[in-house]
Amino acid sequence: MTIGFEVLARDGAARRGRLATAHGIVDTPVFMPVGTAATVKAMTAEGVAATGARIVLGNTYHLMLRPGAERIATLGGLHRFMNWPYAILTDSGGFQVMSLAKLRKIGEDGVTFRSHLDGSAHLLSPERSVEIQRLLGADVTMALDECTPYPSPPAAVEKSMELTLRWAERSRDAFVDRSGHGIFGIVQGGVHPDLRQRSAARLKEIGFDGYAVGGLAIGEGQATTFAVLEATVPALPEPCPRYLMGVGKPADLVGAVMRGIDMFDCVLPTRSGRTAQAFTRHGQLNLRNACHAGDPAPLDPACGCPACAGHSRAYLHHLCRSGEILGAMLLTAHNLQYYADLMVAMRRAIENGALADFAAAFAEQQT
RNA sequence: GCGGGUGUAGCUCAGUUGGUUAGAGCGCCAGAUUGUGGAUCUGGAUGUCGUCGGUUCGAAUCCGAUCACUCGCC
Repeated sequence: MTIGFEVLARDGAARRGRLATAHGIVDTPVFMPVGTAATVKAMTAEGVAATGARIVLGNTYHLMLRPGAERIATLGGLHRFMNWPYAILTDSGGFQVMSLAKLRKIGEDGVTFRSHLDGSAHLLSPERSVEIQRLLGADVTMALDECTPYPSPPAAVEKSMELTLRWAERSRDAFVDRSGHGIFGIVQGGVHPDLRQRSAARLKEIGFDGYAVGGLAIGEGQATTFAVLEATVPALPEPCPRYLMGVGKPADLVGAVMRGIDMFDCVLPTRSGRTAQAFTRHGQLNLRNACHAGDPAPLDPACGCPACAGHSRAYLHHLCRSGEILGAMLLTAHNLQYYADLMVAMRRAIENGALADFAAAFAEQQT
């Protein structure tokens, strides 16, 4: 047994589950804060844990370039390096090669690219990506994939999806089974149900500990995202965790959980915290807006985060306007708490068979 | 008191020999942001061109007076 997953309850297509890793239990559906460069930006590890998070993301691409996977391994692995005692999932680096690297060339062997930091040349192959993630000590390793841009011609989507499948098999072969550690494959195929289903079927043959859906929420629109999920999720192995990569806004999470997704990650709550955006039960707020300048009320009196405990919207507005670091810290803490609380509420709703009611109430509140 | 300089958007300023609805940067008012560059991008609003008068078909622009600020000199 590498990594454990147990479905505790169901409500429609939604599942309430439990992921068992070498660094503890993760209740699902779960939102994983993004800690790309061995830090959830603007947060201490203790602060992240205080939101209830028991798993965060790390990133192969960033950490291989700086400070280097071997260095982190020498220092005792990523958990010790960033003082995070709970689970870590590492992204394979495929997405960042597409989004960050200056020059890149995709070949059968892997991706050659130039670092966005210093222009140095690197090769990221499926085998090297898996090795880096082992050096980091990831509880969940992601197979190297190519995130197909949207929109792309169907023939290009298919070609890209097939390459990702060949890389998936090589990633699986390179992965060393260890107790409490697992590797997830990534479904590609753009917005085409037939390609998504072929991708899922092949990944299932290869056999992974979990299955991710990649290449969504990159411009196709929420209705299409949901339609692709409805065509894809049923093709994934029932007993395994399902991870929708890079998603999303609160409403995206609710809709995806209803369609059977167990795990999420997204930069939105953390990045938004650094750009004065706050997520609340009543929708998104821009704390830079002048309407908050004299408002003595907290973001949400019912929230237990550090920002809502004793700080007014007027103060947060001032911090954001002034570019003060504390503004980013407080809003990030709030947003992560909001996301964590949203997932807690959905887990409870699934246990009670009341997810549809929850979703309806959620949609009502957001407006 | 005498001499010089400057007055144009909230701020710093640009406005060619007088010529359509007077511009820029910043700021301001909003929006975007989905497997992280605290980044970036996209819209929008704002003027008694110090004031009064004159010349002219037409003045931010030329002339006069006046006010304010500023520099220098007694």
